[in-house]
Amino acid sequence: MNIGKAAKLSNLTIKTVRYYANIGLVKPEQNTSSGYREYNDEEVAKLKFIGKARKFDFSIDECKELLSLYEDKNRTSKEVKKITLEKISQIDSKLNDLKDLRNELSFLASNCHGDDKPNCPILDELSKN
Amino acid sequence: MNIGKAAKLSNLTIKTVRYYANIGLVKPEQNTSSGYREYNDEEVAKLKFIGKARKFDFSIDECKELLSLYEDKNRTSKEVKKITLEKISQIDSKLNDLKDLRNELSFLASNCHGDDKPNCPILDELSKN
DNA sequence: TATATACTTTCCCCTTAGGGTAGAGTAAAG
DNA sequence: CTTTACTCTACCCTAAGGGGAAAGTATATA
Repeated sequence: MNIGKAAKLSNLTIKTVRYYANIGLVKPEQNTSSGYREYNDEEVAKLKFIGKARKFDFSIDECKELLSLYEDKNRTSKEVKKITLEKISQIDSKLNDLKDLRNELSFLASNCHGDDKPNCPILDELSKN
Repeated sequence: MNIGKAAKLSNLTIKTVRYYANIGLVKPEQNTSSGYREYNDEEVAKLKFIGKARKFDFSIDECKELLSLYEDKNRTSKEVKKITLEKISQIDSKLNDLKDLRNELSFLASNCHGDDKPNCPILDELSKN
C-alpha cells in the first residue's frame, strides 16, 4: 500500500510516516519505477506501535529501542521494564518540578489583589534581588 | 559594563544575554568604536527579572509581556495576575496529562514480571490493535 | 613596546519531532 | 485525454538557546 493508506491505518500523518522512513525508524520498500514508498502490514503494525509509544511520551530514540526489543524474539521482559521504569522516573521528576512551580505561582497570585491599583506582589517577586 | 559582567550579575550565560539582545528583549547600547555591548544596572535588573520569570516557566513572549507591565508605572495588578493565572492553568493541564501518563505506564510496569522470559505485557499493550 | 591572554563580535550549524509549502512527477478515474 | 488525487524531494520554520570558528578588541605582563 502507499503512504497515504499506511498513514491512515496507523493514525499518523503522512509527514510523520515519511519522517520515520527518513530517519530509518520504519523503512519501507520503494517502488523503483514510481519512487513511491510501499508499506506492508508489518510496517503498519510498527507504525502503530510507535504511535502508541509516542503517546506514552517515549522519545523517538526510546521508540527505536522499544521497537528493536519488540522485534527481538529473545529479548527479556526485564529489558523492557527497565526502560519503562526510567520513563516513569523521568515523569515523576517533571511532576515534582511542575508542582513546585505551581505552588510558587499560586502563592504569588493569591497575594496579588488583582485590582486596578499598580501594586503587584508578583512583579515585586520577579524584580527582587 | 560588558556582556560578561552583565551575564555574571544576572546569572545567565553570555549566549542567553546576547540572544535577548538579538530578539530585542533587552537591548543595550553598543559602543561604536569597539562594537561591544554596554550594559547598565537597569538592563541587568531586567535580565534578572527575565531569568526569574523563565524559571517560573514563562515563555520568552510572556516574559516580554511581563517586562512591559513591569516597566509601565500605570499598569494594574489585574493585568499581571491574569497572565499568572493563565500560566497556572497551563501548568495544571500539563500536570493532569503527566499524571494520566504515569498511571498508565505504572500499571503496565506493575504487570510486567521484569524477568528473563520474553513475555512482556508492556510490549503487548504497545502492539495491540 | 611587543606579546600573551582574556574578552567580545558575527556567523553558521545543531538540537525535537515533525509542519507547511512549492514544484514536479505518477496513478487512477471519468 | 484530461482532471483529480496522490506522492516525491527540497527547502524553510518552530523555542530557546548551545557549540564552535574566525576575527577583532582590551588588558596585563615581560
